[in-house]
Amino acid sequence: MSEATSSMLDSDPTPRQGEVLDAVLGLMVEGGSRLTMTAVASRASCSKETLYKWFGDRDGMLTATVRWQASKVRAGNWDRQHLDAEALVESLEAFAANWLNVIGSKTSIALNRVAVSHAASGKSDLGRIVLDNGRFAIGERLKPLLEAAREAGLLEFDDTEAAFRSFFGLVGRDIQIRLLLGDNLRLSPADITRDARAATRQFLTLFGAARGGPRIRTP
Amino acid sequence: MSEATSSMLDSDPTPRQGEVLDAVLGLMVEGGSRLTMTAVASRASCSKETLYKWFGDRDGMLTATVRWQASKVRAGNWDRQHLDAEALVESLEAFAANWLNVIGSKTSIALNRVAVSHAASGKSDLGRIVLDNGRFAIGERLKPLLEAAREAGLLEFDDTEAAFRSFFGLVGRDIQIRLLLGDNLRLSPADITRDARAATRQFLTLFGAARGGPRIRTP
DNA sequence: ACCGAACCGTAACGTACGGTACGGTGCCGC
DNA sequence: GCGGCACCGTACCGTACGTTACGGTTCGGT
Repeated sequence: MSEATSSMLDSDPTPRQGEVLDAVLGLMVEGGSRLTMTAVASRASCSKETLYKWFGDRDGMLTATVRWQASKVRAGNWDRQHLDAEALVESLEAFAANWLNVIGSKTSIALNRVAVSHAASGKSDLGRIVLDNGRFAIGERLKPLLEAAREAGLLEFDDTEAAFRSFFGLVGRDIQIRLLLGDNLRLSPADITRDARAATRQFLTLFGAARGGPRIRTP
Repeated sequence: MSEATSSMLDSDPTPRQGEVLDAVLGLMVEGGSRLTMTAVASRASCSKETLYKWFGDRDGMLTATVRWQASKVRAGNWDRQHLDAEALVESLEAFAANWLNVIGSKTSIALNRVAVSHAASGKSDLGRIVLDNGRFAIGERLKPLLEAAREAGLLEFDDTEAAFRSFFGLVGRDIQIRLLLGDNLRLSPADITRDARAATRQFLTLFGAARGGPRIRTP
């Protein structure tokens, strides 16, 4: 039993393996109860033996699937040059809209549900990965923008993390938990655009620098 | 199938049934994989036959458990008389702190995880109940306060629901999803008090009436 | 004292599913 | 051609768990 086979414990999946993982994602999206090894093998037209050879066990397959999906959604960063007020608004709205699109997608909902279930069963492996590639990844990408905006005198805050978390809350609100719990919440592109704008405006009201910015009330 | 037995499909549970449901809650809180009918019967010192007689099947038992927990956390309302700026701040902070205490509790985390898993498996029964008794219940209790404050000239907004969702986002931010995904997030009482104050201050900055209204509290 | 209802404890059943074994097939290097 | 390899399809195994069945005990009503 040579362990040095292509068990892809950390290497990137081959195209064929990607097909299999896409099958897993497909099964996740359509009703979670059918996520069995037999169903995956059938959907992907591969044998269960191959699944176990590649991924070790069921948890390994789920982990690989989460990583696989994460590797596909690396969103673009913000434009680093010429950060004026208008560019800041634009970037924040883009971040917000992107995030709303992500958490509203069927794939994200299914993946988060699987990860939450997994976290309930002791080892929080999937939950960690999902957090790292969702909540924390967007945080690390957004914080440089916030700090650059502070440097440019457009924003005012002490704690970057706290500022980001407020933005996160203003954008997401109750959407993610409602979707995870099965609430029939429809997010049209128009809704997303409007909500992203509203959240950005509110964020700037809270953290925009005083000079010429949004209304600030200080006695 | 005689439905007229004491199957408690809608009536309140007897004390003994409450004990059983508390056992279910206990098992939910400590590691989700042990939530089997045998484990429940053992923990509650009752027979499985009784479980099926009372609750029908496993889903019925889970549903009864969610309702049982919900019936225990009906929080108090706000003081309806003398709504001035100070009372508004106090009520908002109380709502925020209460909500943070709820979503940070082991019971809520376990219950939400079970409900999310359940929502993934097609029928969203538990998810609906959890939403109705969590997110929507607090909304219905908070909205009258918001509208009374608007009547009193303390707040300004057009859409009560939108205002509430912003408050909800400012309070909860990323906390609930991180906890559900197994992130080791510690919420001390001091944290909760501070966060509730900060969220309230931010909310008043966004929705406070302009004319010398609610105060921005500085640390 | 007796009956029946409710309940406990436990054994038993059926099935679903994770994991394994094995025969068959196409493909590559030699 | 041919041996080896990777893989497919499928049958198979063991176990966990939901569900049912049954004997034994307690208890309230008559």
